[in-house]
Amino acid sequence: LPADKPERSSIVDVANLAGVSPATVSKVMRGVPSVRDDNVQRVLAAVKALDYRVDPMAADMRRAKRRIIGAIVPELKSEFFGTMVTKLEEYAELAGFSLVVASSRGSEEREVMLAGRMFDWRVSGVVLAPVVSDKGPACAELARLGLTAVLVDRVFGNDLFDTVTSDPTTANHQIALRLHQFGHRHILLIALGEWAATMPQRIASFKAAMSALDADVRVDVIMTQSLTDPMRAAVSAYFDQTQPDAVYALFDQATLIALSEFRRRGWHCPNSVALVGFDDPAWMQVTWPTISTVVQPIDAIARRAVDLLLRRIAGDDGPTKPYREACTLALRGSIHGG
Amino acid sequence: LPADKPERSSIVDVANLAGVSPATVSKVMRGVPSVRDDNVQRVLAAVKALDYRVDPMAADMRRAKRRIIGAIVPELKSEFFGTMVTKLEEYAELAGFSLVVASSRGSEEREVMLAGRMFDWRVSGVVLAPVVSDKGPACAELARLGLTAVLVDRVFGNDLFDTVTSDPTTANHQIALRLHQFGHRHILLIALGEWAATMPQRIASFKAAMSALDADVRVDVIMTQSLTDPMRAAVSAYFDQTQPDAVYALFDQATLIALSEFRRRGWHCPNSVALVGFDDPAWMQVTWPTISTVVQPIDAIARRAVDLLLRRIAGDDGPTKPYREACTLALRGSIHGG
DNA sequence: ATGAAAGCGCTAACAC
DNA sequence: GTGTTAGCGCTTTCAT
Repeated sequence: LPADKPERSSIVDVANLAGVSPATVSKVMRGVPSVRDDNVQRVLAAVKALDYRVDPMAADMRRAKRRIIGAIVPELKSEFFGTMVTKLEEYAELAGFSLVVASSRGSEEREVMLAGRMFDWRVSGVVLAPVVSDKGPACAELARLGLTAVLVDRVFGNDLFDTVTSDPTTANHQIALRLHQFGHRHILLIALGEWAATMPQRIASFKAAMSALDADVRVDVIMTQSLTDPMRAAVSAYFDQTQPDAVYALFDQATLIALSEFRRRGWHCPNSVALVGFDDPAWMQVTWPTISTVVQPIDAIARRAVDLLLRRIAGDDGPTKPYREACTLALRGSIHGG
Repeated sequence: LPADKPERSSIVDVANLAGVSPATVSKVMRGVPSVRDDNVQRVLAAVKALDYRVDPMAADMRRAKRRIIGAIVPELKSEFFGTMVTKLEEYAELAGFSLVVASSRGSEEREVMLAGRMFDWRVSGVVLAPVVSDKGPACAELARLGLTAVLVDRVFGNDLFDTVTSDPTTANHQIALRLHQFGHRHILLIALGEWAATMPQRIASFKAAMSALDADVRVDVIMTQSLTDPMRAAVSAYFDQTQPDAVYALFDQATLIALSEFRRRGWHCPNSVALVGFDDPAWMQVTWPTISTVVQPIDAIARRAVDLLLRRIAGDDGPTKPYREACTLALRGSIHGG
């Protein structure tokens, strides 16, 4: 790396120009009150004249941790994690931290590497959204390195770290109630095997809600391991056999697969079949009909995660706890009464 | 949280354990060959024993710049910028740099602030995707701070920095050709006023291609400033008046608005009306029909941006240049022959 | 209220 | 080859 062209002014330059010591400049920059007012003015003038800016890394050199929070997410292409990262950044900055984001790109190996990088960067804490679950190697690595961390999204609850995830229970209850109320007695759930940590719970929670309501309602489940052709084929094959009263797609892409299969068959939604989605990407409000969906509380998860992390950073060493933030239901055109 | 937070070992600890000087440890860590082999072994053993990791920030303390590249993007919710950031990260890491991402959240003010933060972090260079255009205040700030930078996406071409953006010309040519070939003589373009820098060019490029082919083809344009209701209302009103042969939606959401309006009217796509989209979010492959679309070369843009940036960082100070990476056409079910 | 001095963890110049 | 010495830009005692 070649040396830089423009001279960057340091605290010493400011001190010289202002005719004070670097220590005094430092105090002024940090707002320490015990500096004589005329000195404050001279320093401020010099700062302006030299266009001086504190180097936060160098400033943190002496402390053990830097004022940085790290975030590791499986990917950044989806609206879910994109929003999550945006919120984490927002809350971290509100607390005076910078957020450093890294994408593990679906690789647990890379996830471990990134945990190491966060350590190297001396972050104060890490928010990790694991690729698979909180039983993965990256969590172990974070613990081994002695990093402060909070785990989000695809997590169960963990004795190493606090965890935060969404809770579909209430929303599923509301859906079950509404679907039943409008006479739907045959419901298809579409799930994806990939998300080991979250899918089973979404399914179980809905089934529980529905069977508590009416044990005779038929609830079928289609679950494939991959999103692409096998999923569409499975759904299509199911529809060839039978037409359910309602479809509840447990991840966003499945919603569109279902909707398009309705169309192909000329089934009208919601009149001849109702549809409920999961997650709330922008496009769910521009389809026809618009999609009723279970919305994950991304903001609440991010806020809670940062809040917990800051507590731990501040020294809280109470027992770890799993937190669950309630999903909400967005009622739109794809179900009756929506 | 583990009770025994391991003390972080420094280069001095390793040196002491290995019975050598810190300088020797440093050489071993950086792979400098002029170290006696038995010393290399002892250092490596000590590194392993102490679980030592180099602190890259401290290591960069002495150099003017750190091995970091900054990225500033308008938002992270969309698949476009999510993918962009992922690619930038990939190419930056390939070159031995870390990527630090920040979202300006649609605010030019915040964008300026983030430019300052990149300076503070002593990044080697910045990839900026401006909220509005390369005429904005953030670009000026980057220049004022003497930062090395490359501008991407919503840019025209700039004498301060290299710019990289997508070029829809070829793809538009192909679309025009194909639509014309299948007898479409009345085409509706749907655009959004928000993206000041890119929309006019998409429109102009398609109009040029089409009129070169056949001056008599009718090309209408609907453009609103906001994405929500006004857009849908405008499209709906247009369709109430007349049914075009084809619709070309110049941003992804408009595609779904158009498709849903077709449905509402019972227009069959592509038989009674063809549809072409812009950008290639995952959902375009699970609609029915699947959507033919002009795909922005995100990978090429990211690769080019990082490549240019690295050149500039290495000291290239030739005249700045605007680069354009060609969009491609994804042919799918929503147009004839797709 | 202020400044001299001693680091933080590391690298680089220069002796040995 | 290796260790010694000086920093990088800043903060933080601790005298004054």
